[in-house]
Amino acid sequence: MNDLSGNTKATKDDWLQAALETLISDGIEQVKILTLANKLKVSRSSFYWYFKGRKDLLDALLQHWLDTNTKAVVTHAKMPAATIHEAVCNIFAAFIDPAQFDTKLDFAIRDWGRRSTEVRRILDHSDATRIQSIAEMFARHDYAPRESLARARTVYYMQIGYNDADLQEPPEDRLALLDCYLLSFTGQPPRSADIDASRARLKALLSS
Amino acid sequence: MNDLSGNTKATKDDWLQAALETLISDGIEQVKILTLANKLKVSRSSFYWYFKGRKDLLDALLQHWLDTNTKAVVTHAKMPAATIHEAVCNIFAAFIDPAQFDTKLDFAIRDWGRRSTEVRRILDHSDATRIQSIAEMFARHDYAPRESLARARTVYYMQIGYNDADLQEPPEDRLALLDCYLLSFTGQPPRSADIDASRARLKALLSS
DNA sequence: GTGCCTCTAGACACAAGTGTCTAGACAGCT
DNA sequence: AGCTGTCTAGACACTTGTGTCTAGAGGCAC
Repeated sequence: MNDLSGNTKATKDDWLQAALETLISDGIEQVKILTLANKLKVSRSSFYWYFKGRKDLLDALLQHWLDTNTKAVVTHAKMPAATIHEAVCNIFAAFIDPAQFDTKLDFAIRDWGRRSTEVRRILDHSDATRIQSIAEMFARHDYAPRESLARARTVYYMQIGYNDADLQEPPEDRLALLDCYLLSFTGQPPRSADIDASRARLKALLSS
Repeated sequence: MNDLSGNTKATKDDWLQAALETLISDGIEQVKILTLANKLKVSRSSFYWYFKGRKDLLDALLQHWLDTNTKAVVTHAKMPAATIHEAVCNIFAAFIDPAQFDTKLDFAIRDWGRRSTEVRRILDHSDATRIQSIAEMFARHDYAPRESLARARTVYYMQIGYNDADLQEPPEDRLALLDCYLLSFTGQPPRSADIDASRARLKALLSS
């Protein structure tokens, strides 16, 4: 997995990965070169071979977040869907699939954004991008522009709120009210067969 | 306001207040004795007259949070109410009134809880206390035990989620859907006159 | 005014973190 | 075998933070 050719003990990716883990578990303040070096069992000064300094590393973390989480939401919003219910389930899937969207990373970035105006700016912009892509999804399913935006916000902020509560309920409980969610999010009652199919699909993602 | 008798330049309360402001704006990691001393224009060593050390201060902050935010929710849940709608509005009022409940402080503590298992324990316990007091409120209005708990969770987690989104919408927009909220939270349609009265009451709190 | 009690300032010791510089280890190429 | 480019280790200087100890300033009670 690691490129350990030559004298290399820790690759740039190792540093990034360690920083990411620390960011997620302990917050941005705890992402310290010294600590990462201890974790990787490498001299602290090796860090400066790959990065200009601490800020360089933090920028890379932010970029990684944009390349994964925000991209996941946008691409899922753009997926083709026969019905608006299927489309909304695509959004659910983006938030649920750990391979697509890292909930804890998203929260670590949100925490960071509360303390850094620079990050806050990027975060706000990213939120706007995510919401806009969801709004366009509604618009493609013949919702009026204003209603599309309102529904996009509802779907999106509900996901954020749910994530913060960190309920850790089992998949069955989480999906029990899926039909109600779909009705309230779309304004249209979903067909029974569609619900069952969506529930099965989302449950598979939750269990992975 | 300050007790500046004798040689005193900064009271214990000054230190606490400064720490609280820093906690809210910059997070717990940034609550540093040195920084606070600069802020209060007092020598750093004076701090140790009032507190045993940094941990002593942090404990005091946590205690202050318990004494305000958690207490606000619990006392509002216990307020007498003619209808369940009025009772739920009491909960809304607890979260809305800045004199009762400090939203940003609550989030600073939640952030802190993500990093400290000790704080997380207290936070979980506090969440449980708040939810239980709301559940008892529903029970007093003749809801069955299981339904009371479910509705309490819905009301409570919805407030948390809304706060995290930090929408900053004007009072009118926030209260526009009050009747819908009351219906979904209680399962019973509110009377039109009650809605108007509640909306006026909550709007006054939002504007203060 | 003398002494006491409360609070403050400054010096000291220490720990943890950043960034820089230099020497050198290691594999691959010729 | 020797050279070179890549990466690492360790020493140095600096900053920011914690905690302790001692001297002393300033009211207040007697």
